[in-house]
Amino acid sequence: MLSITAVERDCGLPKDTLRVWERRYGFPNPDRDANGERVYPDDQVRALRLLRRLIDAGHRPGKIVGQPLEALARMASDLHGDAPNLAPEAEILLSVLRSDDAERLRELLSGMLLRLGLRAFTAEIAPVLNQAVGASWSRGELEIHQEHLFTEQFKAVLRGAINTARGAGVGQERPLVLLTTLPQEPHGLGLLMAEAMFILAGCRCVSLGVQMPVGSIAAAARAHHADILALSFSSLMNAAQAQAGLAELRTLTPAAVEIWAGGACAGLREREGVRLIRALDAIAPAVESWREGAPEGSGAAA
Amino acid sequence: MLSITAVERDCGLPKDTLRVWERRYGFPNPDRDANGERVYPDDQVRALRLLRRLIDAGHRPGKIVGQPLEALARMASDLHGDAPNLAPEAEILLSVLRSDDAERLRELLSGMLLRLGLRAFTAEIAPVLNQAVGASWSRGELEIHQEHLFTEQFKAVLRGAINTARGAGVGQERPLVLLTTLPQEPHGLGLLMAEAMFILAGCRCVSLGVQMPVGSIAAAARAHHADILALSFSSLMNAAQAQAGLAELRTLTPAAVEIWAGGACAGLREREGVRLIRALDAIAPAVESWREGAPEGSGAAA
DNA sequence: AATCCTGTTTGTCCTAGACAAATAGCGCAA
DNA sequence: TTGCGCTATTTGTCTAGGACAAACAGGATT
Repeated sequence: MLSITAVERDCGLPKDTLRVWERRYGFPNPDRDANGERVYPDDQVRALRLLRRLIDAGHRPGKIVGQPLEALARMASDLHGDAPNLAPEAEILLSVLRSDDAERLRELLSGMLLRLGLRAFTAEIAPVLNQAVGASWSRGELEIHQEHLFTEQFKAVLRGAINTARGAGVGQERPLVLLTTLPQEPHGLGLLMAEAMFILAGCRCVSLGVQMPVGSIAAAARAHHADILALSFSSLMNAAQAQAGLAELRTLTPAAVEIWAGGACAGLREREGVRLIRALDAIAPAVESWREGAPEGSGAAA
Repeated sequence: MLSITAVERDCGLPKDTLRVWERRYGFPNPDRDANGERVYPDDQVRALRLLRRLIDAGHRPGKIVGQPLEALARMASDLHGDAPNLAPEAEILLSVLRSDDAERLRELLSGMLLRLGLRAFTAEIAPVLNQAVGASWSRGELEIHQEHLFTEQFKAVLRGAINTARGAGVGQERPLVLLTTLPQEPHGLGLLMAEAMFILAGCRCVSLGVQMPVGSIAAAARAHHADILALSFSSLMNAAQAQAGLAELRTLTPAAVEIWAGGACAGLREREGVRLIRALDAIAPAVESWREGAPEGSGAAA
């Protein structure tokens, strides 16, 4: 039983939207507390979470809001391709996660990194693992704390690898890449993966962490004489907000600074002045082509 | 010029609050676009940001909303104690930050770490640096992106040191410590510093990252057979919320699991079943005393 | 098959009123 | 003086329904 504020947090649907759906579609249909305020039962919250995912994936609210929970669940499982022929690595990972063994998780991840090398680990295995964990979580097979544990350990391992690479002198050349996310995006994992790929491509990277106000991103781009502004968008991010943020950022940033956007966010589209990088493996060639096209001696050259 | 949604994002003030302040205090006083919608000028946004900080620090809206920007700036600088007899390290740090030189910042921080060692760096210098950056930022001497850069680099350096220590086999013994923050606390720096201190005390640490729902924290404590639950509270966190969250956590967690709370949050108080760790240097002795008092062979012993 | 046009859908904004929880201020007792 | 209990005020968040622009779907036309 959750309040409207709690539902907004947990499902990512604004209060206004929750109210207008109730008015228009008759769903959700929350109870009221002694005070006349909305109180959402658990099963409606579950349905709302599914609705959020389905809409982000392209379904239209009018068609699906109000459908019974089972129908929604069926559509959601169709989304991920319901034949989860998981990579063997993902199978192992999930079983370790479910056993709550932090030690083995750490060994598993750093073992994969060592065996595969940073590029293959980041570009090939990491997305698979992430998606498997996300899918498993949304199916209710993982606890919240297990998902958090994965994220933390993964970040630690990747951060370690990046530090090592930098210590070895990798990542000194142009372009100078500034990495961050928009204020709506608290997820820092994609950012770290992108940083790894840019470092491997020899780029100087400056990460500003997550959730930077748009104005500050532009200010940072000027201050650092950045060549490229790399923005990361997770699958949980609303595509419309992402587009709006990118558009605003583009108007505030000098034209000489390229804006590259990437991540698992469905519905992210190419746009005037914003380059869309669809996969991590596309980073290296994109950097190459930047180097070919870039005028010498301008920008970040100190 | 920002929309009400953008101001909500950037200042952390809900739309409802922005509208009701306008109605009650006559501030903010946004322009309207062709469509009748609120458009907030830059200086009002700046004032709103200061207001947010001042209110979090205990000022009451009725007294300060509507005051001119200069008065607000003065109050904000009074907040942190305006006699900033900064440590020389902090002076250097601030000047590097203001020069937007990521490379030198990285060298500065890892140089300090190498020279001082992990314990002195974490417990003695880090809090000073943090406070200096926070104070300088609230005085408007630092840009948002400079503060973000500091946080990121600091995290990277500390994470690297923790990885190294773990690689050297430090931190294998009990107590098993689970580290996290409450949902209202997005700041992960204090958590990382605490992890460093626990590792130095030889504890096995499992970090779950920030913003864990209270119920999931309790579930994690059971799943991992944790001995100690360590919660971190930054100075930006509301003390009342912190107390409420700790109380709820205490009721949900087995009595055998100790709850330790720490951080820069003013107004955090000792409480039945919750141990308050006031400084990072208090962690090591606290762990010692736990070891003396703990019954052998129970809990996390696998 | 691509492009234009039109009607519908949809999210977000608006106003203004209400109320509970948090806080301040006061009076009184130890 | 300090501590405690009471009342008045302050403050954030909820409520309602109306409005409108941007996004979208689907048919008609090139």
